Amino acid sequence: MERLVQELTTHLGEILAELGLAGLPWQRMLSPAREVGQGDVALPCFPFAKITGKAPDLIAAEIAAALEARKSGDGDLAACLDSATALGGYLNLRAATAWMAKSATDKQSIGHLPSSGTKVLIEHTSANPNGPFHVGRARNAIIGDTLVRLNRLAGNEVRAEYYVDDMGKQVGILAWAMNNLTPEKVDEVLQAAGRESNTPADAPAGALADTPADALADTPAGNAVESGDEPSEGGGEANPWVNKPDHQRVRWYQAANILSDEDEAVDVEVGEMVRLSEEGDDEVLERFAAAYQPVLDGMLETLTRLGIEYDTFTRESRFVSDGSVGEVMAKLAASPLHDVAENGAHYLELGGRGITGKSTKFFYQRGDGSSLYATRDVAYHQWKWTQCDRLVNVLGEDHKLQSKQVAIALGEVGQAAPEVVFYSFIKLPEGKMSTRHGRVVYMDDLLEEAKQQAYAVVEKLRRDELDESAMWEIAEAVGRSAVRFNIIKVAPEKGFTFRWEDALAFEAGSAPFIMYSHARACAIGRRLASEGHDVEAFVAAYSHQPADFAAAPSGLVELLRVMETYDEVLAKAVAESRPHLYAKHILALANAYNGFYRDCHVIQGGQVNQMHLAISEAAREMLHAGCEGLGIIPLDSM
RNA sequence: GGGCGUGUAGCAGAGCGUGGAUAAUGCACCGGCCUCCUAAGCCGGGGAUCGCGGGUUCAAAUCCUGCCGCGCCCGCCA
Repeated sequence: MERLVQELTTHLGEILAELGLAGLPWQRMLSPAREVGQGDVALPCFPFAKITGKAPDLIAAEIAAALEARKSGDGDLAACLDSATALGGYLNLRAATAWMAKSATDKQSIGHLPSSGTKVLIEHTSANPNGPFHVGRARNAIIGDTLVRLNRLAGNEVRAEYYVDDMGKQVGILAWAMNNLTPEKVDEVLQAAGRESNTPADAPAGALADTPADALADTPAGNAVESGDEPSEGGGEANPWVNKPDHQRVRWYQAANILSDEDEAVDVEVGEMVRLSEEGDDEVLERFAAAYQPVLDGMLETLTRLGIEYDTFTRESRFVSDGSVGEVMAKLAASPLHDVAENGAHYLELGGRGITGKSTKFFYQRGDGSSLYATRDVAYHQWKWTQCDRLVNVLGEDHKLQSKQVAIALGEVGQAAPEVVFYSFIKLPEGKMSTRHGRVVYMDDLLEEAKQQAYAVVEKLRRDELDESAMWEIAEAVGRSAVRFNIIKVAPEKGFTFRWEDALAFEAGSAPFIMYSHARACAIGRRLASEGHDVEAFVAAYSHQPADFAAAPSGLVELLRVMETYDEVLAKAVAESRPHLYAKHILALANAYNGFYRDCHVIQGGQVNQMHLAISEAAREMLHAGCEGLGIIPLDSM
């Protein structure tokens, strides 16, 4: 309701001054009205009581009366302000329905803000390429991708970036496994560790070379998974993803981890490779790349199914190779915080910079002169700043300290810190998800299960009207949309436990609810078209008549209210990187549309109500944009 | 030991930064609505000591303070 406040600013300022209340920060005191029956914006008048010596309710009444009086002499005010009333010490201001309707139907690009010219770089996901994408990692990707989408809606020039950790221990272990283990050995190790109950025999040596994972091709009814079950138990049962490289290679990774726990020699070998990679050894880095690239490709395939894509991939090793890590270390050595440990390792002493705990030292260079992950991160950030105006990272809560240290180090080399969105982990009832321990719910399984359950619903509802492929298409769209929405709707800092039941919720408060409202809006257009009407022409011909809104039903008023505040919510969600605010608002929009649909029929007795149609179409566009912003697929029919 | 986060109906969860009126919403529960643009919908109902104790204020879920529970972190790992 920022537009309303803007319209009222001058008037309210003058009226308050007349009452002896000049210069007070009343704009900041405005709040949304308690309930729709009372208005849209409220001004609590309690603080004024002390100053004027009058009762709050009396002051509110005086302001209300003054505003009402001004309406007769000011057409603009009369147009936007439906009423100003006093109640219980509050001044309640209600926007005029016709005024909101005009704004809703006049807009050029509904759901999008004008281009800002701001370049935003959002780094998200950046998961180690050591195994299939699981639900725990998904929160990062879904938050990140939603921010990317919202920034685009908000008119920013966005770049989505995936930082590929191509030189650490994780990928080192994978590479070691690929070079030293046979398929038989992997089976043997995993079985011995009780990780797999029987021999999967799913990955013959040849298959590893370069499997064109086509396992994701649409799988019709056949492999339905029973609801309530946990389809992924880490192996054993017939695994539908046997041909997907990330699912194949994670077994090598897991086996190597078990071996390295048992045998120190393995650890030493891996350590040596990791050391060489950190020195920028091309041969080792190539070996690493050969090991992880198929895994990364498999992960990206899963992400694509979720509607998540990246503009650029940047490899960590790049910053070692191009010398920028060396430069960072040299600059940090000049920092007043710099010091050297006994064995020649370099660090910054951050005790005076708000870092507390067992250690306040931030090591950025080992005794042997090599760099650490965080050092490379500093170089990476330095480079990222050359690419954008605004820098956003999405990181797990376990990176908080690290991120703070990097921010301080960046300051020492004269760079600004990035904005970071931290999120809590998605846990399983039995504990934190871990690829290494095979304690995970794979996204591939979740998406498949979501599709199956969505199919069951569509099949029940519409088997008479739709053919198989249409129903499967809807099921796929509903499945991925629901999975995304159920994760994004929760504030990032809240930790939550993964439950199949919640992840697959399809009712009100979920993505299908939003999709359904959109589909209903589309159905109206289809109906009109089938009766020979030209919807666009109708909308274009619509002419706004304030009098038409004199007796607007609540469903219409409520829809217009939600539409009125869309832009401010989008702007806020983007400015503060809080995507769940937007998700909640789109939910409210869908809900409001359903109320409008109930109260305002577009087709009445064979006649088209142009006003209703114009508003319905505007809402449809906004719902469409909302889906776009949330990565929900806006089906025309479901 | 220290730091950060979190605790809101049976469950999930918004609101907390910028203190305001009867604490959203969904699931589950109870009751109603398909001769009318898609009932994955709509309408109505019951259910909350906002973790616990102090404090500030005309006013506290919101701010301060002390406890308690849960999570994450405090590597010359990534």
